[in-house]
Amino acid sequence: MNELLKEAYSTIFEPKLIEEIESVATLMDFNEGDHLIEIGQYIRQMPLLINGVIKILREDRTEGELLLYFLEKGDTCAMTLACCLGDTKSEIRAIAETNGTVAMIPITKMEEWLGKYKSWRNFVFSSYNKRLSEMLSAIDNLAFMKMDERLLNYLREKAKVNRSSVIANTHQEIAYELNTSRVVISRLLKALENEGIIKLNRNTIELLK
Amino acid sequence: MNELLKEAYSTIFEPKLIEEIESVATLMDFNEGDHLIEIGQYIRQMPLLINGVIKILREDRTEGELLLYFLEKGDTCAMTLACCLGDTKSEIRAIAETNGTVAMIPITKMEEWLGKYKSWRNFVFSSYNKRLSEMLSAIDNLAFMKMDERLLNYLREKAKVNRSSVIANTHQEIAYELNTSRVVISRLLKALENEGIIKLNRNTIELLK
DNA sequence: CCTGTGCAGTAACAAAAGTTACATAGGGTA
DNA sequence: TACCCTATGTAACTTTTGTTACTGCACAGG
Repeated sequence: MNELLKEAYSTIFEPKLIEEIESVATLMDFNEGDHLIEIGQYIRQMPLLINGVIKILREDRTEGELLLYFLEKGDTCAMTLACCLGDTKSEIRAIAETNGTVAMIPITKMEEWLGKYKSWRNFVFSSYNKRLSEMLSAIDNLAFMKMDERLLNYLREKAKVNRSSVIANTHQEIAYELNTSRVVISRLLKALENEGIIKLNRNTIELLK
Repeated sequence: MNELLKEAYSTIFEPKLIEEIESVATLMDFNEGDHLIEIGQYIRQMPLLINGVIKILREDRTEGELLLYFLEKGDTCAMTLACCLGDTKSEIRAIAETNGTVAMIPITKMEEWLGKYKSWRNFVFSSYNKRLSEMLSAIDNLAFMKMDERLLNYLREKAKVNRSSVIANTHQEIAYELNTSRVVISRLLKALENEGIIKLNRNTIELLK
């Protein structure tokens, strides 16, 4: 675990903090598709993402769903921080986009470190800031863009986190994450294909530019 | 200033911290309609709202605008915190909804206090959490609700922060804050009036239930 | 009292998104 | 090969939202 943790966090934390993390953290592997956090769940540990990608979703009362953002190596979920520190239920759902590993830190430790390590404070604040700014871009997408533009942003984001220009999702899955219907997605994808921006295949979409 | 500050913050900060705040903060009055923060502006001081209401808006590249949330007594703007700590430009605009007063704290102090006072840390984190959860409800509104429901939520929120069931806004102003057009708002307001939920007058809207 | 200006009401139409229904195609399996 | 299941394509229609254009009304200032 030493090496993984160091690789992901040694540039931001001082050695003493890394040592402390090592001594209290428990590693947890996860697989693509795992539901890591459900809405309404209490969070008792703070997760540090060591590798892999996690997607964060918001859910409606009825059954709509919306992708908020992705977490990558070196990230932590500010929503989870919020839950830990505020001792409230999770407002979001977290699902593994790929296989990966997290280190779980007990809440008491993470509070202790806030007073003790400046690098930890900086890390926690920059996580919050990153999340706020991702929420803002989610809001921009929803408030100011039409579905075709949102879809294209989605495809690009997806390609980026998976480091591949081929997106392995069905139209139905995309529709869920953008909170719309399959027919709408098929329609808009076809239009994007006609514009030469993507290439459609069964179960996959290739981003051409 | 002593009394105002104490009234707003004495329940959450210890006396020593209040003293420190008093010694370094500069008070600033503002009037309804004042543009307190513009997008792209750097923030060098952290504002603590002592009384009054401030509205926080997000703006589009082109010229669309969207109300994100209101700040009230005892609040601070986490977006501003983000700017201070991250030393980045403001991503939002802040406009005074009513007259009021803020205490401005130099950034160096607020960082110092993070290590020194637990109550300050708690305050800062709970501000972040509050903001994240307001952003989430903004997202819920945009993603899962139709315009009529968003409008009603808007009216209720507005009535709440102004402590009055009479909302003094033109249809045009409401349209700006919901990022839609005046005609759409007029149409939906009329529908709400027909349902007996509101009463329309020139320049004001009365919320009946 | 007249008039200009800004606000609100409304019709008519356009565009975007959502819905229903059905056709077809790919790929695995009996 | 025949069959089935799932994914995708598409037409036809509805609802919601956005746009343009015009009307009438209230109020302030001359």
